[in-house]
Amino acid sequence: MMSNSRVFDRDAVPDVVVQRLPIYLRTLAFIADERDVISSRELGALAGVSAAQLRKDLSLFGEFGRQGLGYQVKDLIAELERILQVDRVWPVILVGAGPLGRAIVNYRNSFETWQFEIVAAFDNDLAKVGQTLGHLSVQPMEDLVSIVQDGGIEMGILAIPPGAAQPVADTMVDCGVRAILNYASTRLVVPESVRVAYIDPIVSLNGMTYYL
Amino acid sequence: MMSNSRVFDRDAVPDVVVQRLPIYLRTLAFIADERDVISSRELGALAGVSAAQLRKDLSLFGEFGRQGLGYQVKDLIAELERILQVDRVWPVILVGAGPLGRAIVNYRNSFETWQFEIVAAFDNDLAKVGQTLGHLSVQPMEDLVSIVQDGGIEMGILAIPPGAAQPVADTMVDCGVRAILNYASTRLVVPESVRVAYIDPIVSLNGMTYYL
DNA sequence: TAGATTGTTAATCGATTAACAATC
DNA sequence: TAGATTGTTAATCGATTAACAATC
Repeated sequence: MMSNSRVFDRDAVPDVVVQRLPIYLRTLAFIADERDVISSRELGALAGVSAAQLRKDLSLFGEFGRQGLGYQVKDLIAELERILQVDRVWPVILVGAGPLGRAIVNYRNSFETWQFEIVAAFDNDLAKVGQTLGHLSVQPMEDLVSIVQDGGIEMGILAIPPGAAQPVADTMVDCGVRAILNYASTRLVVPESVRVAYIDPIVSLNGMTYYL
Repeated sequence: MMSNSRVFDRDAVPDVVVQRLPIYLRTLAFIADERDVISSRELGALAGVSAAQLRKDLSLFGEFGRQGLGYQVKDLIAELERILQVDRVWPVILVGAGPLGRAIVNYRNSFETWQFEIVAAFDNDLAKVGQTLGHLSVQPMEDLVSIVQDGGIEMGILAIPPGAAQPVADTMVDCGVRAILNYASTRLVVPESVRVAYIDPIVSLNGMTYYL
């Protein structure tokens, strides 16, 4: 039987499930060279969830496996890419051309493999404007609005000091950005329609020292 | 009345609560210069949780507020630091001296402000060994075991390519590391007693494209 | 066929919220 | 005192797990 994807209501899917799908996708990609087929038990173990949870999560979107056999790795990857909408390329802007911004742009191959393309980098430090950041030339903040609007860009990455994050986020939201990956240590206040993901190594480390 | 901290069973606290405490701490630190006192409603709004949830979370550890008034910001910071065990300095090793490792070490001031001190950096690329990485000199992987053991180091950061992450993690766990912050895109298989936190920008971005 | 594994249901488990007495 | 806000309880809500019929 073919994989049978179901019409589903995007808003009806719990966020906790949506946040697990990228982990499944990452795990599948990592083993795609070695395995054609994988069971929910095996994939769950690699991804850190129970077999039941993996099957339940997937069942919200359709029927992608075969009884007695498991899941075709390549097919499941394609289904997850479609569900997560990474079957197209997303242009992304980067704000902040410090060492972190440099590391992010350097991660370029990885981003592009995963359908994200950093199309412009900005910094408010005029000394950095014009400098090379990987394949990009750092642009002044004033150019941000027109580039985002003209390019219809919906995603942005913030790699700037905490004090500057909120006003820059406001500007981005005003000109159409709807998803922000925030490396700054501040929580952002944004409209409900805008998604924010936080990357903060101190928060991650603090969450582990509790258990030591 | 003074803040009244309760004896609590570390293992009885849900992990989801533990992972929110660092966010409260970050938020409090951000406003500590401006505010002496804050209510659960205000702090919750800044941290992205409901007032009820904030109070419930804190109530697992003691009574830190005053009816009618709210929480003393400085006192609550001190309590959270104690609960999270960041009232001492944690030595941390870093594996991977590429651009990402460089950005992490450059983040040094931030780490040290938050009680984490990167004490050694390693790389398996002999061309990088001996090079300067911020205040550190890159060391060969062979030195890792003795440095971790002699220093009694319990925390490590992985900033290496995915293929190399698992064996390096195994080595670290073998010589006593009990908390790993993993920037590589692979899920690590470790004993139950070892904590792993993942930082993966692609996973974070994928979790947002779903909603666009 | 026999063995294996899915998709799904129902039961369990756990987390969040609403409400309010206590009290600053 | 009157107003405000905590800490906590009980109710609600939601997520996870166990189990199994379906079926490859």
